[in-house]
Amino acid sequence: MSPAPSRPEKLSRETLLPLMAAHVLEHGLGGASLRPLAKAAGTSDRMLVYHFGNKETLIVELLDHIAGVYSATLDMALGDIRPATRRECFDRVMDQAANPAMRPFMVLWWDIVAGAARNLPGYEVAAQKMIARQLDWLIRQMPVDDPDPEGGARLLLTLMEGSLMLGTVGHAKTARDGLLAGDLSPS
Amino acid sequence: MSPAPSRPEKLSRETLLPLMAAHVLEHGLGGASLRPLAKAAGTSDRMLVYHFGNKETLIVELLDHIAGVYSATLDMALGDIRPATRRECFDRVMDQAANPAMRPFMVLWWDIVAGAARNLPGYEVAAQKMIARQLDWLIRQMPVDDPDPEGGARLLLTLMEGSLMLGTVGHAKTARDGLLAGDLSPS
DNA sequence: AGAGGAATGTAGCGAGTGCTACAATAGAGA
DNA sequence: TCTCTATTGTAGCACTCGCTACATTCCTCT
Repeated sequence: MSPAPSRPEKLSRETLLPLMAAHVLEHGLGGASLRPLAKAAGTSDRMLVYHFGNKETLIVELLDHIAGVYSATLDMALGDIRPATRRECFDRVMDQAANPAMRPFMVLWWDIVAGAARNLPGYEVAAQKMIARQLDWLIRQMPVDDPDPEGGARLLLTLMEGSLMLGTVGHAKTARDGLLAGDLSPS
Repeated sequence: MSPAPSRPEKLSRETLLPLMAAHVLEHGLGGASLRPLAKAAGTSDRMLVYHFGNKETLIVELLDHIAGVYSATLDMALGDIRPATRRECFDRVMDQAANPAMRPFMVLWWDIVAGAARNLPGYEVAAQKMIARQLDWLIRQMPVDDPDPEGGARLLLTLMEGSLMLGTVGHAKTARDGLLAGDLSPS
């Protein structure tokens, strides 16, 4: 357990990024301007520009850092109970996604997707990392006897992301009903 | 064909909304501030506030209007060729979604989803309308002999949205491969 | 024609934006 | 001890933000 430093000895990118990441996870990327970020990190906008050069590269490094935090959070949530069927796997993983610890990432995630769609620098790279990590994690969650765990995980990932999106726009039931109308079994 | 008025007789919400919608479809909702919106609509920020009261209700009405435009665009793209299988239906609809005419909606869509995730006023309502309309449209695209067109359409919608999201973050191949690993046939 | 309300223009306020110039401090190497 | 560089503070610039006060024009109804 690292001793949370109320006054860190030295301020650098490495010490600033976690604090700013926490702020962004709570308040989103849209309104992330230098002065609030600096306040959250215990510095001044002046110093953020000093350490990162400008806001754009700050955001790029921050997104990369957040992708790393996301990976670590996923690893922490890793359970080793292998489900018997793909559907059971889907249900379990969706339960995990509904975990309150994942909520800030969920909300931030759509910010990142929107930024990637607009080709904002750093957004697509961060999104790719987060998806890749999620896919790795999902493969390890697949049923042991699945003949095609990689393909199955890709299928479940697609369904999960679609379901999560429909959920955030108030169409969770649509996704749930859809899942009942299909067969997730291999090939 | 309505004669595109270079100088509309009267400026009201109804005449302003399409012009602002066009601006938002091109430049996104994030940077949509009063002065650029007013310029796009041929007015002043002063008049936008006069007509809509404040920015928040302007955005709410604008999102509602855009949901309507989206419906009309979907109707225009409606083809009557019924596919034979769900998979064929999926492929055709994904081709439709790749239509350049849909591109601005796609990019804007993630803005709306992100706003809905943050509970910004008007965003979730607009997203719900757009999804509902898309579902209606999809049901009419299902194979004629499908035993459960509503359920199947919900399944395809979930898969589509997941695939589209993975596509916008550079994981289109992941979604494609996933689709090959599953059976979309009924029940 | 005159009155009165709707519509619009001009100017600006206070706050926030990214960023910078300049100076002060601190700490390490000579 | 004395530089010299890395770090930090203060102040501010030029800009945009949503919004408003005030004045003016336009149109309609009597």
